[in-house]
Amino acid sequence: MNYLETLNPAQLDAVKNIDGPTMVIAGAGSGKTRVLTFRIAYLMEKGIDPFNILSLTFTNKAAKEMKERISSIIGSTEAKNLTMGTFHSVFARILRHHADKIGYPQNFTIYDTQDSRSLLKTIVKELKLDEKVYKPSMVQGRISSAKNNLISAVAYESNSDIVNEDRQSGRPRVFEIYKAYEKRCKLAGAMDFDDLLYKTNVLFRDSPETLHFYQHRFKYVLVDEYQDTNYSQYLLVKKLAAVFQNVCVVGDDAQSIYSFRGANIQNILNFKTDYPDHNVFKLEQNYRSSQTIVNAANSVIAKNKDQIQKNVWTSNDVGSKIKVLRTLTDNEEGKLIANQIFETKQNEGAENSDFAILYRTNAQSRSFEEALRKLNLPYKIYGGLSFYQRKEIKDIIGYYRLTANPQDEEAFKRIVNYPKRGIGNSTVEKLVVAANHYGVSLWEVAAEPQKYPTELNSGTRNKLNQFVTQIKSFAVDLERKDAYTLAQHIAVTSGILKDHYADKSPEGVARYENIQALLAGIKEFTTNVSDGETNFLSDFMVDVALLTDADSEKDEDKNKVSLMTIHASKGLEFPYVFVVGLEENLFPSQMALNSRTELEEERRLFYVAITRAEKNCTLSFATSRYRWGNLITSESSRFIEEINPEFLEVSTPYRSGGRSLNQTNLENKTRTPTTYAPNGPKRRLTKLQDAPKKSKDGDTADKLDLKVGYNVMHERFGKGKIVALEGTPPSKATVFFPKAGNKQLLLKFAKLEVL
DNA sequence: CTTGCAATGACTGAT
DNA sequence: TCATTGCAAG
Repeated sequence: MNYLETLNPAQLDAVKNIDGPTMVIAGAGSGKTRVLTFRIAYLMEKGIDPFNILSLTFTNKAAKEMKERISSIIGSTEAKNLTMGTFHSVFARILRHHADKIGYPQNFTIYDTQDSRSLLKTIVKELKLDEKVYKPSMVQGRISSAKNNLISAVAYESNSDIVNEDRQSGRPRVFEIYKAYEKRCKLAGAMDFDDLLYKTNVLFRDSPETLHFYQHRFKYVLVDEYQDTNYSQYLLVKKLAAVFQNVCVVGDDAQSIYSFRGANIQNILNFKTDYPDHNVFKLEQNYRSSQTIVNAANSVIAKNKDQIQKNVWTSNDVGSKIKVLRTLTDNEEGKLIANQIFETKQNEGAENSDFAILYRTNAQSRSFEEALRKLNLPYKIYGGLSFYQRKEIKDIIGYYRLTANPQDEEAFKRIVNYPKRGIGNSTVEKLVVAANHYGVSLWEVAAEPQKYPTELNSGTRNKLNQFVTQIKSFAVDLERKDAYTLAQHIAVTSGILKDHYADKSPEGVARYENIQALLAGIKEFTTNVSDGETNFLSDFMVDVALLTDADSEKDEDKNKVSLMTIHASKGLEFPYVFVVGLEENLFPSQMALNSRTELEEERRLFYVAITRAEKNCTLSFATSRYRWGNLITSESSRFIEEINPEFLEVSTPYRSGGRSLNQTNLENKTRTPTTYAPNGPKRRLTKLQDAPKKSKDGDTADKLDLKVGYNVMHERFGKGKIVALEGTPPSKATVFFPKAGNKQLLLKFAKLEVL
């Protein structure tokens, strides 16, 4: 029982009230994962069979870590029987067991985003629609959100609201694409990510006995990150918990950042009406961050209208202020932050793994990679293009997929002419025409020429037959040889390995090594399979589409600087955090400026970013950056202004070009950022730090004598009138803009001109 | 059918 | 900037 002693009263309540519907509202850093872990351990200690517990997490990595922690408390033999994983992986497994009940093969393929996009592209072409109008990404988005709201293609077509929406946006035929897409996926024995949830709902609807089975199996259901569940997921949880009502959801509305994936913040609010007889526990004490960080984050999130009231606090030290760094370019931003990491490591004895650089978009990683590389600082990029999405890996997995499920259209198209065997585009076109004509898959047309005649000349026909024979020969071994033996055999026989071995360019060598790494992974899978399970290649393929890099973190990646998007950083924490690229149109994203709700989501994202930090948080922005190869100027993010300035420390380090070398060195060594305190000592930062430069900088404010009532001009908001000033000298102003309403501006950043 | 070059559009976010 | 696509020539 000693593990319980480490909990505070609120946490203990949340752990020990195991029966009935429970909602835990957990502020950032409040020990949410611990509560969830201990609650499961506690359940097991109370005699609940782990077989009866279902725990849904946001990432497989989180599931794995939780399982390990529970193992260390309760013991691994018991913990093994827990069902724990992401919605997608758990329900994918359930679907495999019952695929026949919804007309799918047990070996169904999981289409990843690329696969489904490529299929949508071909459909748009086949329907002779304009690819500019029906952009695959757009259509994909429409279909995805339909599925997440459990709207089938037929329902989509007959839903007048949706159809009208499409019509008004000039895309009246989306429903046709959806219909064709649904049909083709079915024909290919394939499900996309959204299908894994959607089809499970279908399964539970159409097979009451299956639902009944799982309702009674999962007597206790726990859901992490509940604020990021969509309707489809919400309904699955509701159905599963309908009998015993032992459902525990954990979340924080302030950290809801996945509405683009259909996540519905309302799910948290619905909980109270769905389960009138529920308990709510609020975890408000933050154990992660310094007071400064907690308070700064609170001051930001307070600007949001939609939120559940809570008071996140901490008894940790006050800590240092949040640094704000302005740089000239994105490259300089990279250099400066790499330098800071280098210095902090020396001065404070920090490890590489203590640092994280968080950005809004994946494309921003480059400047940091370069700078870190120059200083020999090892780093690891999370997310972005994952291992399994690399071309060479997708190619070889294409063979495995087609071997396991020959109907898989996307795999077929990917490998039918790779390595080159003289089956080009026009051949595939002919096959597609025939397949559509007969209503069968590409494979069937290719494999049964007598049954489905095509206009292929005998030469091509021969090549195609060879290909078919080869895949068939692989399929024979599917349940006779273990995964590794077959995988290796395919890699060699298909000629893929040879193809890459021949390429001696650095990239070619890397690709070859990646394939070897994949094979090594399959070997490990083959030998590590637990008892009662088989180790065939099809077993390995089960959820390979769902794996991400985070799932396969290697030991050598342990002590590295972390680079990732803020989305990917959810649930993580680091002593030193750099939130970079804080510029208007980048963060907040340009796409989010249209509505309040979207802007509020960006703000929650910013909140998540700040609250990852334990000791130290630095915000940075560049006044110009490269985008699509050309330099664009940018303005600091409104989010910086939204932090209560008493928590900020603004420093403008040396920038190349404006000074003599002497000053450079001096400045670099003794870069002492001046504290920015509205009421504090009247130290002027601008003159110290900003060498006179060509452009009028943010130092305008200090030269100006601002008074309430003055008419001023702002770059973004246009003309306005000062309503109020704070601090001596004034540091913050409330200005009324006819175009934008009242705005609170940090004079350090707002470029105000007196009119 | 393949190759090579020019043109083009993509940068929110991720299971 | 980078990857994908379209087109002409071999």
